[in-house]
Parts: sequence; structure tokens; C-alpha cells
Amino acid sequence: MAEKKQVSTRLLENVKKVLTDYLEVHQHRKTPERYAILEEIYSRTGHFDVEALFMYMKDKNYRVSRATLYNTMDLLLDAKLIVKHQFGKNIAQFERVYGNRPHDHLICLECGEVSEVDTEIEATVKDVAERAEFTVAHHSLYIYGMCKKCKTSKVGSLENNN
Amino acid sequence: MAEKKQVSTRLLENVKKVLTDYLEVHQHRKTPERYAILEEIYSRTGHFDVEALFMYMKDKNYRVSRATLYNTMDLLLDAKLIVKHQFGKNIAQFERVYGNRPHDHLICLECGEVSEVDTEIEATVKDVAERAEFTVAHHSLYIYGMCKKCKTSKVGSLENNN
DNA sequence: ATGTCTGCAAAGCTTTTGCACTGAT
DNA sequence: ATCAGTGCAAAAGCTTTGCAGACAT
Repeated sequence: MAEKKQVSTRLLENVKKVLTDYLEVHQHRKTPERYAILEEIYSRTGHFDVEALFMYMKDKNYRVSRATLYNTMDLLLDAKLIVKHQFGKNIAQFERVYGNRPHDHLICLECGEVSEVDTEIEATVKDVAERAEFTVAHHSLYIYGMCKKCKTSKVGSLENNN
Repeated sequence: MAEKKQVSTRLLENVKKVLTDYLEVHQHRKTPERYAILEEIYSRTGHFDVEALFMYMKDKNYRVSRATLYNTMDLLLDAKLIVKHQFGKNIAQFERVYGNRPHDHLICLECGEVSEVDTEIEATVKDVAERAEFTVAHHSLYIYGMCKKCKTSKVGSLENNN
């Protein structure tokens, strides 16, 4: 417990440093809101949308406006501290990314659950893109289908209800 | 020319057949709107959003409501005649898919251009997913970065303006 | 002191929904 | 003759914008 806490404290210090450097380089202000949002994001794992983040912070009695959340998302995206996803819905999903190993996403069409997998397609992606003289910044692989949980709860009715 | 026309006529017949079968199996009505929309989509290549489709059809004096377009998109998605993308924006992009070979997408962060590449990650994707006991329906790989065109128009200022 | 950033509310856009009418079956 | 499907307009939901005030520099 104590050890786990310490690790995440270390992570938090690191990402704060990244943010500080970013803000300084770009001559943006170091507002308490920006650090509070970053802290909230890195105190969690998994995906979240802006509305959820808004509620999380509200629950902790830290009032931030949605406008600031959206602004800060752009900032953190640019600082490469988070990534943005659109898993087929019109709601942007975000995910903290500093210190995480690269991974791709399995999205269950039945229950909506998103889980992570390692595919190691990095090299292939880079190779293919470069053949098209395209410089890769990042990539997203979304794999849609049916998760284990939903398969077991649907035995016998798989082919008939499409 | 004549040959090319014939090929696309053949394609059109095929997709109409797929739609007809789908509608019959699912006991949906064969409305003229549904066929007109399908025809419009398959008379084009590349990506489009609902608003663009609406304008295309309007220009041809075929009046369809946006509601019907959205409904029909769902139908065509289910019939696997189109696929849906969300390239980082909040606008759903669609693409006809029948008769096309599988491909992935290069999205230029500079100019927004979307182009296609073959990556052949199909097998890897399936393999990785199945190890997680996940049954793959389909997948989307989006590669973000800078296209050839934008690179050449930005020589010398690549590292400094991030 | 200056001007960026925040909060709030309004506006914007895409998508969905409700309802009366139309037309495929 | 039914009732699914269409069109229209209103509503909904996420995101952006405008502006006044707050606060990091």
C-alpha cells in the first residue's frame, strides 16, 4: 500500500514537471486549475470523458468550469500528457499516457466495455507510413467485436440475432 | 470509359442486391430513398459525412431529409455496406466498403487530408484479440502525422513550432 | 499593471426524437 | 388498410465562444 502510493506520487511529480516545462516553453500561465486537472487525471486509470472529469472534480469540491476542462484537454494533448479517442460515439474519450506502455483497444459492441491489448504493430505502422512518405506522430488501433463476458452470456443465440 | 462505366454498374447492381437481401431478411421496407442513398454513396469514392451526402443529393434534386439519412446510415452500417470513422473530429465520416479491399488510414494533422494504406495487420489483430477471448468484428487503424505535401511546404520549420 | 485564464451562459454543430403524413406491403 | 418509414422541426448532447472578472506574471 505504502509502496503503491509512493510510486504514484513519483509519477505525479514527473507529470507535473512535464506540464511545467511545457507551460514555460510555450509561455502559458501555471494556473492551479491546470495542475488540479492533471492531478485528477493521473490519480485514475482508464478512459474518461470531460463530463466524467467534471463530476470527479466536483465530488472533491474542486470547482472547475467545463470551458477550462476543454481548454486544458487541448493543452495536455499538445503536451502529450493525454491522448484522445473516439470509440465510435460522438463523445471524446481521453486517457492519460505518460509512463504507460503503448497499447491498443478492444471495444465490445455489445456492452461498450473498452479493454487494452498489446499488439506491437508500431514498427509495421511506421514502415508502411514511411513508404507513403508520411511521418507518423501517433496511431490508434481500435478492435471492435464481442468480449468474453458478452459471449458467455449469449451462448446459443450468436448467429441468429444480427 | 464505357468499360469503366460498366464496372461501376455491375458494382451498383451487386450492392443493391445486398441491400435488398438485407431488407428482406430483416423485414424492412424497400423504399426508394434507401436505394437512392445507396446509389449516391456508391457513385463516389472516399469519405463523406452526412451533411455532404445531404448536399450531394440536394444538388441532384433528390430531396431526402437528414433524419432519413441518419436512419439509412445505421441500416447500411448494419448491412455492412458502409463503415463509420471518427478521425478525431466530432463528425462521423462514412466510407463505402463493399468490393473494396481492406485498408487503413493516414490522417494528416496539418491539412486534415485522409489517405489510404495497406498494412496487412489483419492476422495480428485477430490473433491478439483471440488471446483475450475477444471475437473480432472489424478494426480501424488510424495513423496520424504529417503527409508528404505538408512536409515539403514546411521545410526548415519542422522542429521549432510544436 | 497587464493581459492571460477562468467561469458562466449563450451559441454552434452534429445527431436524435416526436409527430403527422405518406406510401410499401 | 396497416404501420414502417419519411420529412420537418424541435430537442438533446457535446463542444466552442464571448465577455466580464480574477489572478499569474
